[in-house]
Amino acid sequence: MFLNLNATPSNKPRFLGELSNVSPAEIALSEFKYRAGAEVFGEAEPAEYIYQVIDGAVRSYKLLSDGRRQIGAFHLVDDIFGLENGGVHRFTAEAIVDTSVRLVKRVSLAHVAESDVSVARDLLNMTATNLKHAEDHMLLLGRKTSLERVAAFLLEMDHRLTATGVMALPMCRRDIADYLGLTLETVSRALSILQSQGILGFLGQTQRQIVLLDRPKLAELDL
Amino acid sequence: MFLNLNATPSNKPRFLGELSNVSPAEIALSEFKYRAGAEVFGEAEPAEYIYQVIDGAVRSYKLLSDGRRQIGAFHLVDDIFGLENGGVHRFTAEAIVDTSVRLVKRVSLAHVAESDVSVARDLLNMTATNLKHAEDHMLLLGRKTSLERVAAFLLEMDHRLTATGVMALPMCRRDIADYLGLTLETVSRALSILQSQGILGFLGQTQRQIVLLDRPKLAELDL
DNA sequence: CGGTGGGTTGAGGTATTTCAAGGCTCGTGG
DNA sequence: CCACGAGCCTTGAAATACCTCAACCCACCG
Repeated sequence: MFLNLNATPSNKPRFLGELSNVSPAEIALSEFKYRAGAEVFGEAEPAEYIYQVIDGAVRSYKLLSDGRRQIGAFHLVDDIFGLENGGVHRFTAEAIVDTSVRLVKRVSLAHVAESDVSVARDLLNMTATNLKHAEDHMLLLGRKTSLERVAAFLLEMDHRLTATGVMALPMCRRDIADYLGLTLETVSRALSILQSQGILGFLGQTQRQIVLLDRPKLAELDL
Repeated sequence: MFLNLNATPSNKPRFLGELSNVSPAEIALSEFKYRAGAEVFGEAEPAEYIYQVIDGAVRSYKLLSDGRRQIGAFHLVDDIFGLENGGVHRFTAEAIVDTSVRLVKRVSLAHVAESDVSVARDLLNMTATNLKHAEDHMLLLGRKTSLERVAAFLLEMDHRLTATGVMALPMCRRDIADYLGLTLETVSRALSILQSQGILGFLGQTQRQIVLLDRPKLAELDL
């Protein structure tokens, strides 16, 4: 139960929870807070820890030399990130908003996997989950229109943000754009179109709170 | 040595070779041939086997309902494909040219992984390799220009096709386009530009044999 | 030989980007 | 308390990278 502080009933995999049969002596555990915009780790840095979001949200991205950015994933509450099979991070990770994370020392974890089959299986499952997400995202980035991308994004967030009714997105338009391979203006226009068609609405003036009014119609847009 | 029929000296991982401590009784093995264009397995089909290319080439892709296609990967000689963590294929796989593959029963493999740590580690490594490729490809699809994409493709193929001097690409322009998230015309134009700049040349008239004349300049285009 | 399957190239169209302006919110400091 | 600037978002207009459509070439093959 040591690792399972935040366990909530959910159909999502609770990976760190599943590692609870590992003794505290073997896996050093601690908690850490990052201010909005702070870097958790950088691309190509040695991977010392793996992370789990306790509160807040994180973006993982790659940069091209001229500053173009591709966000590979958003990590929301309970998500695990920073898991690397090699010893080096392949993304930069930044807190999107003020965020607290739980840390697990990577070396000890890899060591445990050698002897504990269930830990090894968990690592494989996590990696496979990430792979599936990346595969689906390749299809989105390679072949979907801007409207389809935004619709897919909203459905993904609707599914992952467990909130009832309204989605409180932690990320700004630029983040969404860099996740979807678009510009922030194109994202904004797509959202306006969806709003004008009565498929979604905004709450408050900040435009970060979105309410899905017609999920079926949104799903039609996600081919 | 049973599995290691085609072992060649190479720095590439030889995964099926690494499984050679598995007894023949546990992993049923066979060989199979596919004609050009033939489907090896379909998306959403139950995954009964994993595959290794002995000769030829394979493409793995997803389709949207209206026929848009995204190729997630090309599988060349010695590559393993069709590995799934869940029990279902997430891509359709087709032979690009006449191709022969080696098959391994998946269920038995998963079973072996439970007891054999080295097999479990191999599975994790393979999945992690696929994940890294997908992550890099997301950056390409989301943020690179057509010329950068084609340059990256040529460098990838140059690296993977061990041939000396000339690359004999097995896939047509449409396949390249669907891999890079472009149209075949755009791929063709990019290749023409690279040729006109003396960066590459064609051999024969079929335009499938490409010789890289200026690898450094090509690498400059791949940011 | 005629047809078919690649491949290239041109001309025109369009989805998305780029550039620019303006509005709203919020925090900070006078 | 209000003014101000910074950040975020939207919207319009113009530019452009890529797509679409079409013509043509070439190799291959029955």
